[in-house]
Amino acid sequence: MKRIIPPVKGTRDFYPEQMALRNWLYSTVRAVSESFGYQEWDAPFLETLDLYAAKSGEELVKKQSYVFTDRGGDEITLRPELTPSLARMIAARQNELVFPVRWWSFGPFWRYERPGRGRSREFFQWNIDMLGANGAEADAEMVAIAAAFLKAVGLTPAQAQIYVNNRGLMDTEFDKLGIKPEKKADVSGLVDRREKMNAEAWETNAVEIGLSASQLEGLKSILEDRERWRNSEELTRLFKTLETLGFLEYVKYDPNIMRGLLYYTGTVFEAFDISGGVRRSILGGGRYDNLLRDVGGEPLPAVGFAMGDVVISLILQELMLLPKLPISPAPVLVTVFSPELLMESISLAADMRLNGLKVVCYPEAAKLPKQFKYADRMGMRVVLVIGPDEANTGKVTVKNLSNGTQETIDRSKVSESINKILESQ
RNA sequence: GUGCCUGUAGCUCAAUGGCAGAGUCCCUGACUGUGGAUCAGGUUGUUGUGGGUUCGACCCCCAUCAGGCACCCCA
Repeated sequence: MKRIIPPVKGTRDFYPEQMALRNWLYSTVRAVSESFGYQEWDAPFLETLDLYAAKSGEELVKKQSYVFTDRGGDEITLRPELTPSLARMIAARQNELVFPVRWWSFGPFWRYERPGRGRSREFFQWNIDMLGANGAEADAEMVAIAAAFLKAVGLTPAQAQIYVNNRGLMDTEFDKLGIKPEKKADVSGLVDRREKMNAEAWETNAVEIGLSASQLEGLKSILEDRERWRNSEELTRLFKTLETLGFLEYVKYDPNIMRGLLYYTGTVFEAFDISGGVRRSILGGGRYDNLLRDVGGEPLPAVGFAMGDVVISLILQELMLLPKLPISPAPVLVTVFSPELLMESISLAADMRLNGLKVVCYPEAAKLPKQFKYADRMGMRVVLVIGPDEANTGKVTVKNLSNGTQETIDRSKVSESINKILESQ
């Protein structure tokens, strides 16, 4: 084999089969987003480094971003996330937009990470946000959208769950334990790591951070108490709204969910695949009421979440929930019997297209078995044949590939016959 | 970034220092106007790459690249 230049590490090639899946995911995301009245939008794929330096974590900017200097000497970044672009664009038109703004987006992002199972350097991400609405009911809508998506792709509550927590509640609980404000970030990080470490190492870590024995015991009892959400008015309203929306079975309170440290201020949530032994994160988000103010806009409450395409595709594939998508967009093949009849076939195909059918015409006269085999492998459902007999009598043979039956009929009745076959499914 | 495992035909994999193979796919024919099934025949390789050891390397050693798994990090 000749040497083929390899693709860039961490990128994926989208052959038609994978492209069909990507588009299917996109269309599902679109359907769910639009059912809640969200508008599609997008930002540039290239942004200045400054945009992320302002508010994203150092890790994301310094180690995980693709940064290059363009010919004009500016530092440019391939966008690693969408929220800073959202904040920038909202802030620029803060006085003319109609609030609350409900926007969604599906596009490519880049992060220079170590590629592995469920992780690539170039990926697609669904982002959906509501800005200008405060309150637990808005948070509930966002969680409901996530649940509606899980349901739309066929994941049951037994396979996927959305775990919800509230930063405000945790803050109050930390206060009760006497954890000082300057320690809260460390403790949040500790909570975030709990699921990933063994119990012993986690407790050692807690002591290193400076928790006393009684604080550690208090923290553990908070993290094991699944009813403490009742102490939070916001969470109480959120769960009530989710019940009314009909998605409560997908949602649970989980005090272990903290979600990094950056811009989240209230409700935080994360959806996991729980069908296997390992909890895999499908999507995550929460309320970030300070971001607009932090990037120089007027204060504006906001809530949203993001979902990468890689993990969800992997999960759906493992659970065999991916739909069988047609290989060829055209279900009809017109065969070419002989060189003399080539124009006859091309003309028939053109006719069928005028009737609104998606049609492929074989490009040359080849042996019929070969052409039928092509139709079969391309997943086509109807094959048309014009041989000398049909050409002389103005007829066409229509074969239904799913059951092997065929009939020879007047050319004028062909499209009707095809439609009947395609409808029969 | 760290450790372990893997890399052989388009694909899935054999070959334990001695002639590189099988299944599948593909092509041809059985079937000169009909796909899937069956049967027969045929093509397919710088064994990831570069060095080294050896009379001789897919096999052993070193390096490198790529992929997988577990950490680390992150969401």
